Amino acid sequence: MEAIPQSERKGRLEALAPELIDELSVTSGRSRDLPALPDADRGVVMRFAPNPSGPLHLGHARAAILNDYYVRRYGGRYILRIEDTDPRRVDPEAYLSVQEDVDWLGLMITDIVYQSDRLDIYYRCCRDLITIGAAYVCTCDPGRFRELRLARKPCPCRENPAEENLSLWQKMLDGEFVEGEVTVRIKTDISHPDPAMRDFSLFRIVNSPIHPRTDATVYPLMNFSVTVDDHLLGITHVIRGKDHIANTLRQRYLFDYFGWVRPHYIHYGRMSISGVVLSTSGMREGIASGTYSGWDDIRLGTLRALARRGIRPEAVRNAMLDISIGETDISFSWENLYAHNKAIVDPEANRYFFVPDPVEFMIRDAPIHEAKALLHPNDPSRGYRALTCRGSIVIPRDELAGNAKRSMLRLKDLFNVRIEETDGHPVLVYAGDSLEEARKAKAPIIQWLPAEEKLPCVLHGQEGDCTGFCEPRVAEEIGNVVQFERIGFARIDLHTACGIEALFLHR
RNA sequence: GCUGCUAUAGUGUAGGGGCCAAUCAUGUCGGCCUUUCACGCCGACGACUGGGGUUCAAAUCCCCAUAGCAGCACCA
Repeated sequence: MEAIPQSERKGRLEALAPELIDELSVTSGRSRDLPALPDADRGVVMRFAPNPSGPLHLGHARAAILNDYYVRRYGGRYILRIEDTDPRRVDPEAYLSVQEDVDWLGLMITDIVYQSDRLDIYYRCCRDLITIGAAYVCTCDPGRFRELRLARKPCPCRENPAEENLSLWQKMLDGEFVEGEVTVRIKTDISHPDPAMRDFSLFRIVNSPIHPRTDATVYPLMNFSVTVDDHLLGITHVIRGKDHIANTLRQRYLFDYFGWVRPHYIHYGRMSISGVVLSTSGMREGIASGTYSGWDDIRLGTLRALARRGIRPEAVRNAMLDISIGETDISFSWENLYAHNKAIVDPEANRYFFVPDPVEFMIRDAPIHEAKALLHPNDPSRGYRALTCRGSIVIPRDELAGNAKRSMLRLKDLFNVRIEETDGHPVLVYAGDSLEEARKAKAPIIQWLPAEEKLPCVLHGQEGDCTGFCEPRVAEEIGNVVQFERIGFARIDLHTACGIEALFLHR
């Protein structure tokens, strides 16, 4: 199947099984293939490797979904690797929240690995490296080393014999050094044009805080643990952001020293995301100070915040696949995400009236009338909401405020009202049931609620809140996404003594 | 500053010498449908960063410029 180009598949399928064509377009949602991966035809082993410092956000989702896509496409294993080798950047609660977010995204994870379980493996590999003279224990002051590196000069420790390095390394493991005193460095090329490549660190000591999963004090730096694990876990392809390009180059030294075969690497470009807070530390501070209500505050870019607003994981997936793995820097488009989400949510969401900034009117000469508004216009079988008008209604204030020209309104699924003026105040007068007349008069068709049949409702948006009333039956939709007619989609979050709390999703 | 990566419509993307006066999606605008400014349908709008070069032929290859981004941690 994979050997057949996407462009030819539909044609071939048409010849073989025409009845499946419809299914093809329904299930795919999007049709374009991502670029093929080299050496992938016999399956792949890939990984998603977050640092457990907080819940996952949109930035993580890209890496997670891109890798997931290829594992599904080629078959193989998908390893969730928890990179918790920096005690300072480990939030104990994040082990759980990362798992929850991975589940929400629906990743096809086959294995889970915690790097904090593998410290002994890293220690052994480091010992090997020191033994062959590829790494040394450096006792220089970090500032001093930086100067030397910039001057392309080796530090004195570089010349120490392997035996001495091995005993220093053992002393590190025995706890005879404290944080900052020593580091293990790899021997690269001390005059490499990129200073970032010159004898970078492999291990360091961290005395505090205590790691939630281990009592170790010697920790590998990312480039070391990543290299060892990528090899030992048999990773075939690595897809990650281009902020890792330098790391890929650094890891190459390690692969070469160990004599290991490198995986294939793809570095996608930077993705800027506007409108939400993304940095884990920024979010944590905001939550601590009370600026944000929690990790799922609607102003944050965490997956749980998106979920709370009513974004579906499939929409996130489709948006990320649209973006693909290009090396160009891009800006994430909420519009495109919303379009994907709307495609999923629109057929499902029941319709309701929400009247923001309401004003109450007694309609003169109004007959008592029950409106039957469909729960979904494209699916009458779901039934309708019955709203009885006994004369008093609420409508949005700006339906009367702005356009003085309007002389008639159509209350949706009810009847027409004429706008008259008495003593400078608008008055609504019953003007018949004819939809035709309303159309002829170009009367806007607006949402409304019976004055005695309404629930207080706050619609929380990212830019601020909007208060008003909604239909009582919205209380049955807790947790669901509904469409407030003429306003947009919203997820019904809570029903409290004060009324409904709804979260605006998108138009 | 040094090292490296990238550059197609508002946004995302396809195209990797002739099939490109450039694909698809989204968006915007107009129309149709419709008792929502939703959905659906039809149509329109809108881009190859600039300059050199190679070539019969360049969005596509090369060089320079410009711009953006990344890395230069005992973080990941």
